Amino acid sequence: MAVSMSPKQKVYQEVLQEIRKLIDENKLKTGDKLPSERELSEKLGAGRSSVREALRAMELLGLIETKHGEGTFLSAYRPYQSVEVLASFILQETSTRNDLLQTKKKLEKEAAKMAYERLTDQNINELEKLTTDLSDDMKKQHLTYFTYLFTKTENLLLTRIWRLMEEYSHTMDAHYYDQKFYVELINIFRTRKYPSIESLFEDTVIIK
Amino acid sequence: MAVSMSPKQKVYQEVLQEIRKLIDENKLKTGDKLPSERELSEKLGAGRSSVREALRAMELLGLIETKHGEGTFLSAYRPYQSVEVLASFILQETSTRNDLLQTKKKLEKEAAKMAYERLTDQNINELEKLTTDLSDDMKKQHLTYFTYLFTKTENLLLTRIWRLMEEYSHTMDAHYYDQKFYVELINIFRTRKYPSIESLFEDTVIIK
DNA sequence: ATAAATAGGTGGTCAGACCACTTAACTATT
DNA sequence: AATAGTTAAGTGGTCTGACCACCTATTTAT
Repeated sequence: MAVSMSPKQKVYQEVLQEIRKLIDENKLKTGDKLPSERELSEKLGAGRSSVREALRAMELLGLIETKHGEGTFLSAYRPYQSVEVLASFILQETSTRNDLLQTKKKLEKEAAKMAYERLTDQNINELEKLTTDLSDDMKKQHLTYFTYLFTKTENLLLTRIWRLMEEYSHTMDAHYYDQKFYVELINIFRTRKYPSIESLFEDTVIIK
Repeated sequence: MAVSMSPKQKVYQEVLQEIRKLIDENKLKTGDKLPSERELSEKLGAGRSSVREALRAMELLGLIETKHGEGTFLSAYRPYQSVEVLASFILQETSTRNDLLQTKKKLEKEAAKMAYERLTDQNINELEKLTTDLSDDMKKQHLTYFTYLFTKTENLLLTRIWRLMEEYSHTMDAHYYDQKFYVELINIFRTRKYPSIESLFEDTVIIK
């Protein structure tokens, strides 16, 4: 056995490094096109399937974007995809009911506080309409209501994580608040009583 | 053209979902063995190369561990690989950065509030020791400090999600607070001034 | 009983073949 | 000449089959 064995990296990991080098040397920027899979395969002396394993991993990490028939492009780094995938596995692995519902509730609380600062009177009226629409069931109403608030947070990552939890919660049997809650929150928005948001959430129990 | 086209997901993404289902249904835990690539390929009706694309991506994300000649195993989530890869690729984008740091901060705030109710005097002393240990750099100190607090939340899901963001934030250049912050938070714990937690966090700026 | 050889299962990798999609060049029609 | 339609080439998407390398357990030979 050789004295110093390099840990024998897998081909797709080497490809990953080579692609990074390539980007560096050619000073490629967001939106630029990478060489085609076949070209990379030939230049790097690796099979196309190995190149694809590297590219798919990069894609999942949000580093590249692939367009069928066009090519592979460097993308602005947005960890949303990977965070989502990871979160989905973490959720499935750990989610005790309580953890999920408790965490989701906290995200909703923070979203309400963030939205608070950006809501106009007009916005509040729109939101109110959503609560009075009785054609939807509670589940859908909750979703609509908070989707609106999360939009106002202007934090896409926060929104996506919440949305993921919201979807997971649908597989359980509890995921919304008492009808009065939604009305009261609007009331707080109107009367500008910021500190009440915290207590409203903390005092509210999730409906089973 | 059909009226409503589903976005036609790629096979490897479907495989990803199916594997998650499989883990869920069979209640697989860390260390358990996944079906072999060939078996998955057959069961899911996908080519082995597509299955591998999914598995390689999962591997890079640290969700599974592969042992040549043995099989594929669920691993305790260790994002080493993905963080390393990302770090070497990432061009920082402000909007994304802000989303992440803002969200992470809110999770830390909620953790502090949850921990508050469970911290004993003994715990607070332990926590204080962590802040006075000057052998670590700020990054590590922040990690240690909040890891402790998140443990106290007894919400594994919340902890995992935070940890994920913490890891991701390391690929950026800002992730901790002013030294005074950590001391002040301990002070709040000692003097039992719960409401101050909210304001402490809201008034604190992330160090760049 | 021990050691060696073997067989089967598993991941690692490659080559080649199609398919689906996009774009641009070319051609036929007006 | 302008337009519409066709074609060809390039690209990603996917599958199949073939080996190789590695591990384990069984079998076999000593």
